[in-house]
Amino acid sequence: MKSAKQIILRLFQYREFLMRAKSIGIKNVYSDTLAEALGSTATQVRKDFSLFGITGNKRAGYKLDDLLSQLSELLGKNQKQKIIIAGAGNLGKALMQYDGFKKEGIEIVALFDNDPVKVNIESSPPILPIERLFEFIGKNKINLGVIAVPYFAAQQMLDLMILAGIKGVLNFAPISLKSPKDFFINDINLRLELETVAYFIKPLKQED
Amino acid sequence: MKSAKQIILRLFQYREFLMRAKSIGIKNVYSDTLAEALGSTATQVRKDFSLFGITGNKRAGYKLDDLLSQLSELLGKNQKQKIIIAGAGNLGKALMQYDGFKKEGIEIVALFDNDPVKVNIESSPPILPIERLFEFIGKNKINLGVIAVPYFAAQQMLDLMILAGIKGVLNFAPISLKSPKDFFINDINLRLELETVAYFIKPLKQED
DNA sequence: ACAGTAATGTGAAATATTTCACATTACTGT
DNA sequence: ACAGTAATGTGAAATATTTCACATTACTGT
Repeated sequence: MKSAKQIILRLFQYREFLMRAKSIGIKNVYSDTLAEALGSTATQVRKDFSLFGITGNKRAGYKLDDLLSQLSELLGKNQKQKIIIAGAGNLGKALMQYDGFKKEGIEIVALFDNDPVKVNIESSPPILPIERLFEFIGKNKINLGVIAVPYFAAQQMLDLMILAGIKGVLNFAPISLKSPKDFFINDINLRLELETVAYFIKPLKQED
Repeated sequence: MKSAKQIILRLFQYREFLMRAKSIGIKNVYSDTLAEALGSTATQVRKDFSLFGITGNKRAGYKLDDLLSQLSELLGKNQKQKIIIAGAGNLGKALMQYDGFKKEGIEIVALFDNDPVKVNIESSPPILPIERLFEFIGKNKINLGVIAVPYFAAQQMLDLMILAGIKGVLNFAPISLKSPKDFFINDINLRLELETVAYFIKPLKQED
């Protein structure tokens, strides 16, 4: 088993939905509920759970709280994750202000940029010069980073992060970065994602 | 065959790499070259090509220009794609200013927001009030949209877009949107992507 | 001119993922 | 109390994807 990325992603989606459901007072869910919420199937949901030993109630579905705690057990307790962002351009700043992170245990503790006019020690989180990145990572024991720098600077940035002790990154630079095998990279290429949509909406020739 | 999203995505990645390679004067590539560039395997690359009838040269690999034109034939000619963005928050603005789009045939022709202070008819692209979205889509024959509004407004926005004639969206709202079967949605959930990284970098228990 | 070889192209095998089919079980209603 | 049923849980089958293995071929070098 490769503990495939896809399943893990779905588990996170389940958890996300459940947290939202909980916040509006729902106490019980069925595999059906989850399937519909994510556009999947009930069997898929149960299979996913089965693979990770998550169990429910034979007739009554799943108790929301139980399910949530089983998922969180697996996915990691929602402990505060400190992350840094390399690159304080538009994307970096968008992430910096993205509400979604704040409430879910992801804390952006600093941004880094080599443009002096972007540096701002007072802001929250602070935007620091690149020179301080190495030291900052070590001192604050950060192990998760985001690469939001231009593509030509991305590999160099990654190398620096790895050297400093980062264990995994979310990479927005549109190139495939080289890294040690045990290092985890999640690539997101926004343009590609858009192009993919564009491809699928045009009248297809060889579809069946 | 489902013309799987994954393969298409890889084809776009090949094309992206090739364009970059071309810009630095490279004339020939091998399946190996592409494989290494994307962190894949040469067999995978050739298989992908084989599935779509893309051919190269038995001993000399692929002529970059030929390959590019074969890919573009398939993926759509790089024709100008006009898109609109719903939501002019940080994410919307980051996309608006994202260089990557401009040069590759993706043109953001307008943003829409219901916050009057964000509206700015003078900017380029303009930020218009939501009320004008329906009319704008029809008049300009837009068929591709981006949803960058808060999650609670996303479904409503999608419904409006569909009604107006949009054929596919890139959705950043962290919920699964309901749509007709022939409508294409590409979901991106930034927080989930980050959480996935966080999951994979922690010491795994049941990995082999 | 031709032998050697380094590449492609692709069926077949292997592997991974999803879906089916159904046994099991706990709740609900009477 | 118990029959009916609506849910879960999971092997097995089906399907999709990736990798293997190798025949084919065009270039390169002499």
